[in-house]
Amino acid sequence: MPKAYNPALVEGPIYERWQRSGAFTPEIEPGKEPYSIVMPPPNLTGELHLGHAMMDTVEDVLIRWRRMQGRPALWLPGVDHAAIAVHTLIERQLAAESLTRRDIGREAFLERTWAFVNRNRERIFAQHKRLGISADWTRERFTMDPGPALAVRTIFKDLYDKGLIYRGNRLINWCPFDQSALSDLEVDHKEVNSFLWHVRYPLLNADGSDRGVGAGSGGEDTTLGSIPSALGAGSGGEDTTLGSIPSAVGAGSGGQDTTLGSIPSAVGAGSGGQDTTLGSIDFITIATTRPETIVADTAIAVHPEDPRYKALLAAGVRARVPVIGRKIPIIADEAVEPEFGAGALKVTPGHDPTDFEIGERHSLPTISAIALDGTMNGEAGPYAGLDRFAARDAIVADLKAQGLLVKEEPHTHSVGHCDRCGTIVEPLMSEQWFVAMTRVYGDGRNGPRSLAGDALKAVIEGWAAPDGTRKQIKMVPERHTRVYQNWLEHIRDWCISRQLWWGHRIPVWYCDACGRMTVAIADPTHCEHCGSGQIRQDEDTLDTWFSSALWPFSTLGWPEDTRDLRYFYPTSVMETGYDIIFLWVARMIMMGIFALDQVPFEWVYFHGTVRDDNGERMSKSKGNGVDPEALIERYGSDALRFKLITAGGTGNDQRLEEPRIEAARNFANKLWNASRFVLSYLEPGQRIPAIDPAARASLPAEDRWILSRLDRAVENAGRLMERFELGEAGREMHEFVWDEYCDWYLEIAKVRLRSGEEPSPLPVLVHVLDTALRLLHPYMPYVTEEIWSGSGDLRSHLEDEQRAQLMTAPFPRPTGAPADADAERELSLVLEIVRAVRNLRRERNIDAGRWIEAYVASDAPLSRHTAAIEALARVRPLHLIANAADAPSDSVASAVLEGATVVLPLAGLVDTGAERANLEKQRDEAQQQVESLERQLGNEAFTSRAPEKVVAEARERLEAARSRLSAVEARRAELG
RNA sequence: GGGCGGUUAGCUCAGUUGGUUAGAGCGCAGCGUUGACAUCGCUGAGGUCACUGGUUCGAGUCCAGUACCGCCCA
Repeated sequence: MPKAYNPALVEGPIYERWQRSGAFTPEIEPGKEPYSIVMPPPNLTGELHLGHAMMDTVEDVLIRWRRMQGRPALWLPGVDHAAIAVHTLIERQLAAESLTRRDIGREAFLERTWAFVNRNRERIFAQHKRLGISADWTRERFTMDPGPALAVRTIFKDLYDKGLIYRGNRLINWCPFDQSALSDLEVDHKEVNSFLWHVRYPLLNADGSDRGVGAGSGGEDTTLGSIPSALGAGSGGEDTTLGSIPSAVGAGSGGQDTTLGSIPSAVGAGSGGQDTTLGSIDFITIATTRPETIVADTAIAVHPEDPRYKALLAAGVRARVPVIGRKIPIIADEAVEPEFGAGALKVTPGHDPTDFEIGERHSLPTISAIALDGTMNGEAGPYAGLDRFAARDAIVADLKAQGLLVKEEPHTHSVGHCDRCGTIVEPLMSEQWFVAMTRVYGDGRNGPRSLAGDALKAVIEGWAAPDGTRKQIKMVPERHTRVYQNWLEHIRDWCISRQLWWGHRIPVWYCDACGRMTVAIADPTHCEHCGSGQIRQDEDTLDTWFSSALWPFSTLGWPEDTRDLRYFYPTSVMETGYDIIFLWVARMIMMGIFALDQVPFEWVYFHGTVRDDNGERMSKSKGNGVDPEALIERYGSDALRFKLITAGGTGNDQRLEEPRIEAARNFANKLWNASRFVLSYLEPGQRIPAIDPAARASLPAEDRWILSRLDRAVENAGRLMERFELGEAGREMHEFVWDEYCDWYLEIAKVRLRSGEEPSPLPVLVHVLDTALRLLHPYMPYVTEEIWSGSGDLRSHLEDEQRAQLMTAPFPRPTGAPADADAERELSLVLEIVRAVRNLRRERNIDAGRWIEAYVASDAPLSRHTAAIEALARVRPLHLIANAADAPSDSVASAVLEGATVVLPLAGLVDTGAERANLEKQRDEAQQQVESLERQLGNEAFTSRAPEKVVAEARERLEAARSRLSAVEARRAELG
């Protein structure tokens, strides 16, 4: 074996071997409980990133672990067709050739797309394979394959037939760049610095004429023209005069001229007589962040309890929309926040979701003034044809010119952006397809059903399957269940149609003869209503997430009743990032229950995000992404995997931290070298007998100690893994291998190996190494496999081990043996003694390499460990004595431990003063310890209320501390 | 506005049923290279576990509040 582990040399060949062995493909064994994970399908267009690396690692750890435990373990990989991403990519290619998709037509467009897809499908997984992932490539699926496509059509029709998919003209999120509708979840809300424009809407008399000064004649221009003078603002636009109006309105102190002066008294009155005071209000002021939508206003809303507007409401006056002149009502709605702006809200049902709801409540007309390409349409009157943002500027300018702009106030607010392309999303009315989330559609064993209600039930109380079993989906970390619940309780219908060509085409046909729809799984040839052959398929495709929602079962063959489906569904774990809990996880739960009446998985494990070293999310646009393949080249796959798993808490975000990947690489090398050492003692062909559990009691203490520690490590790691505490389990393994096996056991074993004494430690060395390799294999598959069945070939020395590779060798199981308390106590004293000597050498500046004489006084059985203590502490001769008083006290350095006193004679090297100070320090420590324990045990409340075990432990500790204290005092007394 | 987190060593983070003197990796200081490993060994320094109050025999851990930071949803 080479002196250092070189991942670059071994990873490729080992992966090849694994794959050739067929062990990635599970056998269906009806008697055994299967374990299955369906991989979140990577996006076709994407490159491998650290999120994938994290996903691959966690899932591979779980799968390898369960496979080694003997479960038929299926990890099913696949690729996502990423409709919008691929679609726009192809469109960009076309644009480079000065073409559009319309130029070449749907068929040619799809041909190009498929060519791209077929080129990319393999590339993406070639990258993932570098992480060593043991997925079943024979079952690889693509969301656009015939199987998953059939699943899409089948469930679409079923949902439609049950009334859960419907078509409607509703307000949706529109991306003007992608030219498609989006669901709510594909809209990113980002804070944007903009303005809040306060705009005056003239109020109207009952006859429709403006109430404002000069309003009588009716014409907009003259009315508007007269306002500035009425305000007294003169030429002023945005100046202080304007800025002061709102406060003037509330304050009631006199204004400059009669018109303005009369407003406060009216509005501020509130409780006053409505009609008479109303007589002098001429405007109502609203605040808006989107002036371009003014042209589509159909009402003004105020809060019903707002005293400022009660009079207005009672009078039933209407207002006139600036710049366009439409007459609109003033309505009362609870949704208005009186504190925001002046407390009046312009209502634009055609371009704002909240306003849309208000509009529905009040039966307001809905006006669409913005076209699909983001420009203003005919409804916008003079602004028609302008881009929506140009129209905003134009309208603001006109308002200003007309004196209707009260103020322009800097304002930060949340604006929806397309999560794919970043374009500002436009809410607008459009005819689209939706999935009804809360509609009740009959009932069954689990009560009245709805998609969202069932998905909630499965997580909160569990879902009863037809076979009578009840499964509750559990999320890790558990906090996500609350997030999930919160979302489902406020869910809205899901817009699933997209105006794209790439994707699953909506299986609906419209009849030109009778105008009705045919929804079918197989392409129909005629209308199911009138029989006409004049039918056209819907042009649109489905949201990519619609097919993703079926992934846990469409990949297993549904709607066919396949062996895979029967055996592997429900799957065991869904492992993914918490950022797609709604987008994907919730929808899989809905669709899984809908299609199969069973939950799609029992566990959901959410991994955290890998951030850069500054804690920022990595992204293409920020350019701070790190290529996992580069990291693998530098440190090896195992190192990256081990770091990703062990660096943080379960499901928490973590930073990249290269030094930590380096540390993980060093760990792989440590394991490699420990193995190299052990293997160097084995002759070719030598078989090492397994450790006979019955004979363990007769082994030397250090053997029993390391076996006891190993038992504990196996037990702890296993228990932690069962609870998805993969990081903690990995850290446990790391500690055992490095700190206990390498640092101590191996060093003690060396002494025995060199002396050739019997029994040889080799069986234990080999057994512990073998067990450690098995434990670590799911975390570090390459280096462990290479040691076990590759160039190290530990396997050939293991009695009864016929397996070809570690990958399919059994995972260690707890022996069930209780901790070997005697061996642990004995060894921990040996270790303490060695540490004490090393410590004293350092304190007294004695060369680490120099052999010195030592006395150890103890009544513990240490004689067996003389050679080990000598070698590890570099002391010789070592005098084991019963009584510390028999050790020299002049010119010595000593340490008093619990259970032993260590004395190093340092003839002439040390002054008594230093030793005195040293002992006094130790005495103070011991004194403190004793006092603290005495205090605790002196507390009657503690001894009577704490568990017996805790009290007993405290007593033992007190006794040990007392004896140490008296030993220190004795040493101190001898010094004088 | 609603919800969910975080605040522990110089840095990045662990610490799941409340129970020894709170840990790791990196960094820092010092010593060490004759056979597993310098991708290493040994020793050490370094923390009033954000703050306030409460529950408890006992709180980093449970509860309430405060401050600051972050994320998600609207």
